Amino acid sequence: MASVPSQHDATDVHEHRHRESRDRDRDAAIASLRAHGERITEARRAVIDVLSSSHEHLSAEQIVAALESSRPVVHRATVYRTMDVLADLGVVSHLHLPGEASVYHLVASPTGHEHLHAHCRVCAAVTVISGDTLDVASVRITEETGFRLEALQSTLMGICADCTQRSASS
Amino acid sequence: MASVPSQHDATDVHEHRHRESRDRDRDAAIASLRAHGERITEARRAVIDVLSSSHEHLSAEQIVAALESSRPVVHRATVYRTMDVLADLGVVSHLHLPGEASVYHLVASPTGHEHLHAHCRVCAAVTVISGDTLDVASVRITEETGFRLEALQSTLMGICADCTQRSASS
DNA sequence: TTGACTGCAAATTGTTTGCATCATG
DNA sequence: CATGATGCAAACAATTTGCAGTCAA
Repeated sequence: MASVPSQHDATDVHEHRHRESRDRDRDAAIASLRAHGERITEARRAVIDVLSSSHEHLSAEQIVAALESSRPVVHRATVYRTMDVLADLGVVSHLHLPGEASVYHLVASPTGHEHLHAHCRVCAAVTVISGDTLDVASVRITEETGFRLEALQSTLMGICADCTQRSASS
Repeated sequence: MASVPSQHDATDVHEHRHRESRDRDRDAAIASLRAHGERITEARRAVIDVLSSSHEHLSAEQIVAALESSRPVVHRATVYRTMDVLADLGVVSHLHLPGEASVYHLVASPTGHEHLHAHCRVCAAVTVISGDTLDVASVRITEETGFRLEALQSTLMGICADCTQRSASS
């Protein structure tokens, strides 16, 4: 069961967000579903609750696990289907990590802090990066090729700070 | 059998490279293996031949297929293991495409043309991008987080020129 | 010679799908 | 009440692994 380590091996303590922002994100997600004529079901509400309660990037498996304890149990397949819908609406971003399971998280609300992701190929940790880091590159890419970059959905590859240091000092 | 469409749905015609550059890349790859104390085997030679004969991004399956016709047949597992070794040496880049199988290609020789990859989430085509596009962002990322970006191994996500136009005109 | 590499088949893992049932709108 | 969502189990696809035999160094 692969964990999804965060940049500094954060404990769960940091993962719980303030009720205000959590509720705002949750409501926004549900509003988005409704706006697109999608049904609001128990399962979807539950999944969104899990996502909005965490700053971290969760795999389908982790979401299922989180739902197992409290809720009436949501099935794996339903989680995948729900993530698909939410991803299409642009409510969540869907990161595909090499070797690992995909991870998802709510795209921060407009007023929130969007961020990009970098994946360490040594320890698999995800480093969070400023949301505007690729803005310049994005413009250039569009000019040169017409490709419309979606930086929030992209995962940069490389070696994280910890692993760089570790290999340098050995 | 998933094809790996290229930016402009290129025919195979463009895929065959001039013997000179092909041989140079092939030799460089083998030299790199040797330099790291790895063994030069029939199978590895064959895999490298396939890679160096193509400009395109090949999946393990496609490599196996290419080897089936001519060579003494290289097994899937061997291809995967070989790609792993080559990736570790930095000889090939390993692109992980959401939904699709991973694709590999030789990293262009220092004198050659390195390039980055952008993956269209609509049609799955890979758009090739100038190798230095992320240079500025790379520096900034390292300064801010210590993460060492490997742009050649990264896949940018978004919507390609064709699909952008297509959706705009409908 | 000998340990690394290979082929094979079987196991894993992540994700999807067909279908009967249920609940939202 | 009609349609779309869910649960379940089974299918799938990509990749990995254990092991015995083979070959490069």
